[in-house]
Amino acid sequence: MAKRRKRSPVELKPVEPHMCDIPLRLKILQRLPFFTSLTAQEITEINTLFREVGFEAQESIYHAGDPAIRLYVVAAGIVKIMRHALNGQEILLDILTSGEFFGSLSLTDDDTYSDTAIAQTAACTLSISKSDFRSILARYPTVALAILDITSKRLHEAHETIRQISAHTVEERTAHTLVKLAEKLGEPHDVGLLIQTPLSREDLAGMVSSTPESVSRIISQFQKADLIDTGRQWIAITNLPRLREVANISD
Amino acid sequence: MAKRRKRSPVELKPVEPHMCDIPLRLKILQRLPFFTSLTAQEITEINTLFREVGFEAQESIYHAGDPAIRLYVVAAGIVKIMRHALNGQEILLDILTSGEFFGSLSLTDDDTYSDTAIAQTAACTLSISKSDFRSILARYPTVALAILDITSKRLHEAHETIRQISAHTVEERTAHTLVKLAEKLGEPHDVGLLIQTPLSREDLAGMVSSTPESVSRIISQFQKADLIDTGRQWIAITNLPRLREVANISD
DNA sequence: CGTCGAATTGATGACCCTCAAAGTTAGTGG
DNA sequence: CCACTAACTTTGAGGGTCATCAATTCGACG
Repeated sequence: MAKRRKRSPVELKPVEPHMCDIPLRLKILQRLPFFTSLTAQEITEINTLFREVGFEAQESIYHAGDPAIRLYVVAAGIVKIMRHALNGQEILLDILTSGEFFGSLSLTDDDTYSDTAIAQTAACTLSISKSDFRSILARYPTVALAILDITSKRLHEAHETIRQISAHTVEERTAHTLVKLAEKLGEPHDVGLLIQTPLSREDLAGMVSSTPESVSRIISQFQKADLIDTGRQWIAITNLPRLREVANISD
Repeated sequence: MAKRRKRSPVELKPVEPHMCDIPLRLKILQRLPFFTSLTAQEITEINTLFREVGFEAQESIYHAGDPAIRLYVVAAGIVKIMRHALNGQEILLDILTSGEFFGSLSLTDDDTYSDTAIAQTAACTLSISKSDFRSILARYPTVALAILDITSKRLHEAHETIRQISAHTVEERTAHTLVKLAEKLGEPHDVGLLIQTPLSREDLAGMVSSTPESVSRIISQFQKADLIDTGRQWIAITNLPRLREVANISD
């Protein structure tokens, strides 16, 4: 079997600052799952409370331990949420795309972030101060309910992750993670369902709570079984149904 | 070393139905962390929406897969929240005491419970229908904010658990779990800081994502090191500071 | 006192982490 | 356009932790 050299099929769209001009900001805010109930008038008003910041790929948005004062929304690009262990190991808790929020939600939380947010790709974020956001929640109960829904859904997912780590092998967890990523970020491509973000073995290891080496072995195995196609920093799924079987997905 | 026979120092207070009479119900509701902002008048009104149900020890309150229609509050006793894996392994996600809530929060959630709630001791619960609770949230924004705070705090804890499982050994996790339990349920006692709930090795195994056998070995080891005192279905901590060291607790 | 479930303890092996070295790929500058 | 470097990835060997299975002991309760 001749080995062909592979180039990454991932296309990185540069996120320019001007991407977040006023009309686009309004459009993004309007589309947020928790602002859908608001009128255009109200959105315009709320828009003035948001500050816009762009980040380059791999740039950190905030670090664990920083004073937690802002709530962020991903306008464009992809952001990863991490948590460090004392032994240096890094856990990747979540990968967020346009329209998802992160950062400081709770007033009673410790006043420092407990995790770290890093721009996985070049990204544009909108952020609002904790207190401004609180007053929005107090003013518009439907928004608060929507945020509550999303948060409790994330809690369910976290619980599901706990179950995953406890009860499944690295192989199963890796398959499961790939399926989830494909559902969230997958784009049809001639190499298969391509996960549209640069994704290293180390990132994957952080998601399945393992090591880059172990993930690499599993990935190679998947590739030999023709479940996926992969290269440096990219993965495409060529046989989603069978990958699901390996993942033994129940939910 | 002469082995003395040990009797369990855990005292189980029977929870009788009449414990939850009207005045007590009001008192419990008033004390709920998310209802503190309401007036006595409002509490009395809300009280009528709650239904009271008692459970015997080990009785199940609801099962994963049941239609998710109610939100529960622990009035008295202790409730454990579990999640089953397909391979039969059971994860213990949380242990709840008086004043904590569980069950169905989110309207957009799947319409079935994703976990199982079991009365660890005899317990008395107050429950309210999902829609009634929603209307309370919509009417009293401060309540919604309080619920959001609690939920996002639980999300943080779940993330912390994920980090724990990934980065620490069973020994460290066990120590950590014991410290947390002692903080939450510990009562001073002549045998040490007693964890006031019948707690089997299997329960502990479910909390640290391990097996009863492994937990038993660790527990024996702790006992030899004079960190704890233990017997069938009970554990008391005799040296909390050193147990903390073993847990390597950072938060 | 006898019974049953819980807890302990031991032996074995699977899984996967660690350490180490070699192979690949992307990006850089001549 | 090509060489070169640095980072990512792969692959191998070895060992440690922990799950599994099994047998015994212990404790609670009738």
